[in-house]
Amino acid sequence: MVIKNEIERCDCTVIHEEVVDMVKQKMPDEEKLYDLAELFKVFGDSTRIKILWALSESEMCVCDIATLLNMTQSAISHQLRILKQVRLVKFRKDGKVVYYSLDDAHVKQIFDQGLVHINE
Amino acid sequence: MVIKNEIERCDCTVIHEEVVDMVKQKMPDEEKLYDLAELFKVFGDSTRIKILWALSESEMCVCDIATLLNMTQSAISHQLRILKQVRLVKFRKDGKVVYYSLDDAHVKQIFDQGLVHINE
DNA sequence: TGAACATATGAATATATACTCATATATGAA
DNA sequence: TTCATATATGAGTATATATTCATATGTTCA
Repeated sequence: MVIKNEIERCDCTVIHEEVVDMVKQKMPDEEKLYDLAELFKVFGDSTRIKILWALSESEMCVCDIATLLNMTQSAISHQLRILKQVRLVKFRKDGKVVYYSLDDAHVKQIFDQGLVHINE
Repeated sequence: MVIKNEIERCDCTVIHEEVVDMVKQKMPDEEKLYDLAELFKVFGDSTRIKILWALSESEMCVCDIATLLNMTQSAISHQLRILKQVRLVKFRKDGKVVYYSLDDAHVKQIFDQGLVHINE
């Protein structure tokens, strides 16, 4: 006794089972897609975008960035922590001062791809 | 009477005024950076990443996507609305069924740039 | 017309997160 | 050691948003 081609799942009827099966096989690992989303989430905040863009121009200390963006030192420091965690920025210490810089040569390329979409 | 090179702004002392001024001049418009962040924010959710990836393989209807991702039709529909708004997906209607597909050839390139970072 | 189905959407809820505020840590100078 | 400064960070708050639930809209078919 064969079940009909239309199977109940979720709250709707599958209409194109072949397509669903084909795409399911080609989809990357759940974890990979999650990591990808997490990375883009970091780019999805204008403060962090500004920090990354600034650092693509020059190495800067926390105070410099806060001044540039007219934000508090604390707010910038919190965001830098996030950027460090995903290894988009690195830092070096010189006395009291901590200098941040980009840790990924591809940041600009990610920006560029985004701009291509925006400017179309 | 000349003010010292160190000027109080925000809650900290400017340490490298030349750098700040230089970077300030080179920064894109506030609005451009905001739009860029808004675009990446759309990529910053694993459900939407999965939808985009799926659509990069094949045109699919809402029900197909819901089945593929094991989520409700409503949740998918809400996310498709967001993807439509930023013109990452387009749709065509055929009777009751609405078929979605990618509306930007660069989606895959944006993915690829993100993966380059993750896989390093 | 009415029933069935595919999709869309408004409201509510639960969760994530950006910033503030207060304070801790670390370094250099007096 | 004591003070000043640069940065980091924990807690709290306000806001954004992903999903659910109920329901509306629109289309096909009997």
